[in-house]
This record gives sequence, structure tokens and C-alpha cells, in this order.
Amino acid sequence: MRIGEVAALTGTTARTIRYYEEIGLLAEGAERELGKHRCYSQADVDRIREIVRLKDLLGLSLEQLSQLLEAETARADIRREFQETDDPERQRELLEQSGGHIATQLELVRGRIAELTRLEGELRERSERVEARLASLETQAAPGVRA
Amino acid sequence: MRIGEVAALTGTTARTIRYYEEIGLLAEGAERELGKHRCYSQADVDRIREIVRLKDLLGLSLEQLSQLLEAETARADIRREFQETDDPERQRELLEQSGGHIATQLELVRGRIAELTRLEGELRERSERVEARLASLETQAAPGVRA
DNA sequence: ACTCCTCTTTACGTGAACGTCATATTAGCA
DNA sequence: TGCTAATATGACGTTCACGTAAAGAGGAGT
Repeated sequence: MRIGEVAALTGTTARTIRYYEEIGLLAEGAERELGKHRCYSQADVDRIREIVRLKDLLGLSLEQLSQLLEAETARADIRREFQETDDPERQRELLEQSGGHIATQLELVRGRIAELTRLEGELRERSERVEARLASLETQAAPGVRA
Repeated sequence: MRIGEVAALTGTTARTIRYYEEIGLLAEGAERELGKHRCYSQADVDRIREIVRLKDLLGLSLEQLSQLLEAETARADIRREFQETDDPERQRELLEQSGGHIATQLELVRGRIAELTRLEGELRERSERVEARLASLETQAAPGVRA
């Protein structure tokens, strides 16, 4: 795939994708000679989608994402090496790394969910107070209910 | 209170607070004559805290926050007018407005929670897959368990 | 070989959200 | 009243995350 299609598929722009490559968020297909077109796989599309998602949902800077996605980057390498090695000990190591990376992301997401849930609770409380006041107003002043 | 204390209490800086005033996020105490020090109340501190919180948690721009916090701004006015009026019909109106504003915020927060929860599910799934593989590796290659 | 669209590289531009002086003024205190 | 720390105002600087324009090259179809 070429850059335009990837941009369309990910809801970004060619500039954005080149920028992500520029800052090291996306690996520049090392085999590509300068001047020739970049080409992408479905894996790249998936990665870009994940970048956008995490960026939007967690509000992370691209540098923070870089950090976090070293996990993903590593996972790709890990999967490859995993296929190639027959040493079960090495396989175990690779799986544990992978698990650690995912755990980091999970913590982040869960933390954020917790904060938002607290906020939701506070808002709901306010909302209920207003509703209660409204209700008491209705019973007080309802037409024909004058004490 | 003066700006330095407010900055400390909210974890921001004086510049930030002045900036928020500049763009209309914070009302400039209308009674203050130009050149004299700004002064703040606890309500201002609370508002700034809420701004920072929503900004960080939801990743909203200050302009979006401006929109969203028209709700809060209005609530303050509403509370004041609510105290002053005796017309129950008007009181009902004010309460309903207030409720609407809170509902908007609730929707936003809940939507974000839902998205994050989906993400959490996906991550958990991945995590479980890795764990399962690890487990199968252990039973296969556990010392002394050679078939 | 030619065409036309997409892409590449380079480089300058932009908006948001402040940071950072410089200079003048104010408020609290001895 | 004088000193000092905190503030006010104005203006320019900065970082991030791209947008945009210019000039040339790639590549698929005819």
C-alpha cells in the first residue's frame, strides 16, 4: 500500500504519517531507497490506528506514545524471534517481556478509567441533587396541591 | 487570595491563570481596576481545578472547555438568581438548565469511559493470550515432565 | 514514450498553550 | 516613609503536531 491509501484508512494525512516516521514513531521501511515511494502493510495500518487511538483516548504526547509503543515495537520483534527460536527458555523470556508491555498499557488505561469514574460519580451526585430539588419544587407548587 | 497562592493551590502558574483570563476561561474580576492585583476566591480555585482536571482527563482544548464550562459559569449565575427569585416557575427553569449542563458533561465522561473500557477489554484479551501461551510452555517444558 | 496522478523532499507557516524576559506598579511591613 | 517581595502589563520566544506550498521524481495505464 502507498501512503495515500494508508492515510485514508487511518483517518490521517500523508503529512501526519511522514511526521510520525520523522520522529521515530513509525519505522522507515529500511529497504526503501530515498526518493522512492514508501510502502506499507496492514500491520502499519494497525499501528497507526493504535497510535491515534491512544493519543486521543489518553491524551498522550507523541513522545510518551513512543515510549509506550516501544512495547508494541518490541512485540513485533518478539513475535518474529519467537517463531525462529526453539529454545523454550528463550521463548518464555520473550513471552514475559510481551506480557510486561501489555501490563504497562493496562495499568495506564485502568488508571484513567478510575479517574474518570470518580469524576462520573461526582457529576452524578450533582445531577441527583438538582433532580431532587426539581422534584421537591414540583410537589410544592404543583397545580392544585396547595397545602 | 492573590494569584501566586492560587497557582500553588491549583498546581499551575500565574502565567497560566492570567492566560485563562485572557481567553475568557476565567472571568476577570470586573471590579478590579487595571494595574491593581487580581484577587480570587475559593470558587475560583475550584473552577481552575476543574479546568485542569477536564483538560487532562478528557484532553479537551481550552476552547472546548470554554464551551463546556459555560455550563459551570451559568450554574453560578443560576444559583444566584435562584436565591433571589421567588417565582417557582422560574426556579424550575433554572434547575432544568443546570441539570442539562451537568447531563452534557456526564455524557462526555461516560462516552470516554466506554471507549476506554473497550480498549481495556482488548488489552486484557491480549494479556490473557500471552499468559496462556506461557502456561502451555511451562507444562510442556517443565523440568522433569518430558513425555 | 507520454500522460496524469500520486508521491518525495525541503522548507517555511500555523495555532494552541503557555514560558520568559523587561519594566513598572502595588501591597504588606518595619 | 522606605524597602522588598509579589504582581501587572506587554511583548517576544518556544514546543508540539502538524499544514501548506514549491519543485521535482515515480509509476501505472495507453
